[in-house]
Formats: sequence, C-alpha cells, structure tokens
Amino acid sequence: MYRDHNCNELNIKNVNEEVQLAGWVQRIRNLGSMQFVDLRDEFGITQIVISNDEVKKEMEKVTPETVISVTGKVVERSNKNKNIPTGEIEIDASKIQVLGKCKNQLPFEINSEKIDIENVREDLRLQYRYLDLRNEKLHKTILLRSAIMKSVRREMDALGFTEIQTPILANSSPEGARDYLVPSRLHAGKFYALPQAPQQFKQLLMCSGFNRYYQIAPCFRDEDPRADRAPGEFYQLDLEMSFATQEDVFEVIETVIPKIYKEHTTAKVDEGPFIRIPYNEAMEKYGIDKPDLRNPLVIKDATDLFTNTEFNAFKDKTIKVIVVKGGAEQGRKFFDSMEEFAKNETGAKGLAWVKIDEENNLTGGISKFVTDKIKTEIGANAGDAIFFIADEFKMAQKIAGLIRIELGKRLDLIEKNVYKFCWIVDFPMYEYNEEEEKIDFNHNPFSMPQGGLEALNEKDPLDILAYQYDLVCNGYEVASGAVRNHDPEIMCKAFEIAGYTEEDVKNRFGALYTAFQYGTPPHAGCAPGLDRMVMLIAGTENIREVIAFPKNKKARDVMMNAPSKVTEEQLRDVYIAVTEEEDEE
RNA sequence: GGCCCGGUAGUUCAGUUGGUUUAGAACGCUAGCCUGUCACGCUAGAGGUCGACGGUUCGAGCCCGUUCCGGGUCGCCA
Repeated sequence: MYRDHNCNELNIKNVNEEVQLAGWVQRIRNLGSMQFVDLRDEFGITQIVISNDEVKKEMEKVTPETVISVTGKVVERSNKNKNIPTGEIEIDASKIQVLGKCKNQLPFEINSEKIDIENVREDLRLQYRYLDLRNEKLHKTILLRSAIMKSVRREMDALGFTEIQTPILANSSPEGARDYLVPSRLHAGKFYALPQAPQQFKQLLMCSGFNRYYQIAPCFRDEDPRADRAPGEFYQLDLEMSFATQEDVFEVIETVIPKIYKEHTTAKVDEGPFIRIPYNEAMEKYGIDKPDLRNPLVIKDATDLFTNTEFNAFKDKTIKVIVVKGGAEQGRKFFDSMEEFAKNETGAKGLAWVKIDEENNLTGGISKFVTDKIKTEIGANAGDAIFFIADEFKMAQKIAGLIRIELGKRLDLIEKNVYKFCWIVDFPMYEYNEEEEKIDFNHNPFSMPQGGLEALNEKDPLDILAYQYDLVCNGYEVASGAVRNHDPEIMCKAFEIAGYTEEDVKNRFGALYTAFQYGTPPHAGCAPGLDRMVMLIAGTENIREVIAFPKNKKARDVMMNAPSKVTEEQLRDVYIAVTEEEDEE
C-alpha cells in the first residue's frame, strides 16, 4: 500500500517502471519550477524530481523529516551522482502523499553533513533519541549490534550451548555492586533485586545437568558509570560449562570471539590461543590488569639498581622505568608536559627522565644520578629516553601504568586497525583490606582457589591464586570468568578466610550451598560484555553510542523521564513510605 | 561522594583587562526569486531571561559566592 521498492534498490535497469517509494524527506532542493527531494529509508536514498504542478502543491506541506509516499516513473538522470547506488536514476513524481507530518524546526539537524551529531549536546540527543536514531551512524551501529547478537547465537548454538533465560526478579546478593530493588506487594517489607548477573542461576543450571548454558543476559548494577560502562543496565554473553576447566572455557572463547570480530570488521583480529599473562606479571609489565597490547611500551623494575642512590626522591622507593625508543628527539616541553600529566592525573609526586644522545651519553633531567651501568641494565640505547617513576610499590606500578598509556597516546605508538587480545590469569584469591584490617575476596567469591582445600589450609591467604581470568582487548576488559568452587567444604573454608561462618554462607548463598550437597559437576564459565564488544567493533569510545535507549550519567532516562514519582496508591500497595524527596526543578 | 571541564539563538560556537544605544557568526527556520540540483544558489526576515539565584561595581555574558544541569575521571563496579 505504501511502497513496492525500498530507497536503495532502483537503478538504471528499472528505467520506465512505475514505482512507489516511502520514506523520510531528508532534503528538499527547490529550484523554483522544479524541486529535488532526497527520500531516505533504512536502506538508502533515492532522488525524487518534482515538476508536476499538483505534486508541487502537495509539497508545500512537506518539510524535512516528513514521511511521504511517492508514486512515479523511474527515469535516467541527466546529471548522475556516482556517490550513491541509486545515483543514475530518479523518480519523476506523479503523486505524493504525506504519511507522517513533521514540525518544521527539529531539535537538531538529522543526517546533516554540516554538523557532527556527536558534537551535539548529549542530553538533547538522548531526550530525542528516536530522532537521533535516524542518524545514519547511530542507526547502523544498532543494526550492527543486532547482527553481532545473531552471530553470537549462531556460534554458541554450533558449540552445543543451550540458551536459557533466568529470572529478572531475583534476589539481592550480598557483596558486589549496589542492587536495584523491587518492592514486593504480596510480601510486605520484602524486596526482589534485579540480577547483577545470572551468576548463581547459571551455576545451579550446571547442578541441574545442563551441559552448556548461555544467555544474552541483562545485568543491573546501581553504580556510577564511565565512558565504557553503561549506567544501570548492560548485557553480557553469559556462559557456563559443566565438566570444564579453564582451558575448556578459553577454547570456546578463542573460537567464538575472533570469529565474531572478523565477521563484522575489516581490522586485523588476533587468533586464539590468546597470550596469557598472570595478573602479577601484568601489574609489573603494564601497571594495570587490562593492558593494551597495541602499545609496545613495557615497564621495567629498577629498584635494585638505585639502592644506594644519592637522589632523595628515589630513596627507599620502588623504581619503575619506561624506555622510549627514539624518545631523545623530544624537546624539553614534551618532558615537562609529561611531568605535569603525572602530577595532575596520576597522583605522582614527580616524573624523572633522562635522554641518551647519539654518542650514547646520558643528558638532561636526572642524568647525574643515572649511571651507564643502570642504562645498560635496563636496555636503553642511543637516542632513547627513559622515564622513572618512584613511589610505594603499588602506587609505582599504577603510576607507571598510566604514564605508559599516556606516552603511547602522545607519541602515537598505538598500532592501528588491530584487535589484540590477552587473558589475564591467576588473579589472587584474596586481598588485604587496609581500612578494615581484614582479608577480603579479591574479585569473585565463587572462584575455585588453585590448590583447592590444601592451599586454603596451608598457604598464606594472600599468596593463594584463583582459577579466575579476564579477557582483555585493546585495553578494555571484555570478559571475566572463573572455574567455580563447586565443593561445599572448600566453599566454606574459602569464606571462612574472608571472615564468614558456614551459617553466613548458608544465609547468603543458601540455594547454591544446598545444591552443591546434591552432586554438582565441576564447572567453569565466563561472561563477555556485549555492549563493550559492540563498542570495540563499532570503533567508538562511548558505550552509549551502542545502546538504542541509554540512560545518562546520572542513570536518568531523559526521554521517558525515568525514574519518576509514582502514585500514593502504588506506594501503599508495596508498603513503601518515602522519607526524603529530590527537589523538583 | 572527591577532582576536572562545560552551560550564550532551534543547533554548533565566538564574545578582548568588566565599558557604547540593538550580544554576533554559521547551519536550521520563515518569505521571495531561480529548470538539473544532489551540503543547490541568491535576497530579505524572525529568533536570546547569556542555566538559576545572590553579591561586587557607576556598569556583569565576562569577576566572586551558592545552586541546578551535563560530560570526563577517581572512589565504586563480588
């Protein structure tokens, strides 16, 4: 009724055909006695030419972004446009029907080549997201997201995974992120919580004998967002495998992930098996647990080389160094601005440096405190520059990590058009909580400690490693997983070290604890973040650009105006009394 | 919650040590002209509580204070 072709399929072969198209008016070029209209739909653009007086009259009602249906004959253009597939033809309109009127002033220009939509105030774009989604780039990203999800399902199905949905109305989980709570009407004073992840459910599915589970799972965490972390809710490709080891999980991911990336990008993609880096090594070499391997710089430890240094700032400190090949050609300004960055952005007290000139002599910066022996030991050569970070051990690692990233950016050392993956493995099971002076789980209390019960009983807890791993791509954590602790005895011991009794475990993770008494296979899994995968493949640094209707930084939906007040009756139904309210405007 | 950056026309921005009656530009919008445009062109016009409140000053878009809104980052994210 509205169309018989889309706006991208007509070409020179269709000349003389009578056709009907429908879409949005992207642009009107009115030359007086004739007009040109670019008609757009999801597939492309076709030019309409208007010279018929009746149609011209109808065009008076038409503004950009009006939805119209056009009937007319396909004709060959006298002036062809080589930039679009339909550029050799146009439709000579005999009839135009307005299907959806549009106000003449839009909140922002749509598909304009004169503005960059990403420069438009983001809250305005979010308020009119339905218009923003007409913009080609964002629209295509959402289509890409859909295509990626299809690929994910196809690949997971091919590997024998079963897609199972787990509850959205779930239970509050202690530890971890803040929950989104849902008050219960049938049970006064009690609450559901939206799942932070389907963690316990998927482990219970293993207990139930489902061999391999996956789900494109919504997850909800009430924590502050970041550029690469969506506020409120996000999606994970959640998966779990029974009778599986860490190696089995790696094999699945190394099969699926590169395949999906390659399918949707032309950039070079690392093949499995991916490089594996123990957590402690990552912290030493890269100063971070999600290293960007496109950056060739590596951090070295030089603490031993400075034990008797005269340089006060280095005394009794951990010394980390970064050698920049060819860095000596940088001017004083560069080193000063790096030091400024270090002080302002990393909390460093300073950033020492030296250059090595063409004659292999140390010059500039702190050269009088650096010996040739040190230079040789850390592998610096003529023409290089060396940066020194001195601080307490952990702080030195962290600062060096940030300096490494900044040097990579400023010196344009990051390899382009490539996805580099690595596994970070052997995370410590526990960490020391300085404030509360106790031992905490480092990451995930459900992980199996390496060495099992014996390790828990005999080793210093802070030396125990977990079968726990992150997948990292280009400096982003793109998946996190573990071999799970499926043995109630080991589980209780693991929690005991972190200060919980068996009663606590029963109370907090009752279903899991009990289920594991009834025969649970060893199992392992992980959960790649879907939004972040799309973000990387789409090549954007803002995660909201891969979500159709994202919330803003304050977790507000400015289009739907959520969260919002509810009626007194609704509150009474769920036994909620509001004690404090946000000021209105 | 801390720190940093920002808020001026529908949109993106400019706005000099605080100094001229009427706060500018581009795009968009409105009207007129135009038969081969494709980011059409030309002419004219409308459009502003300079985020809000308070203060300093003879005088504030600009300086100070408070506050609201938005983004980045740290905390946080088992």
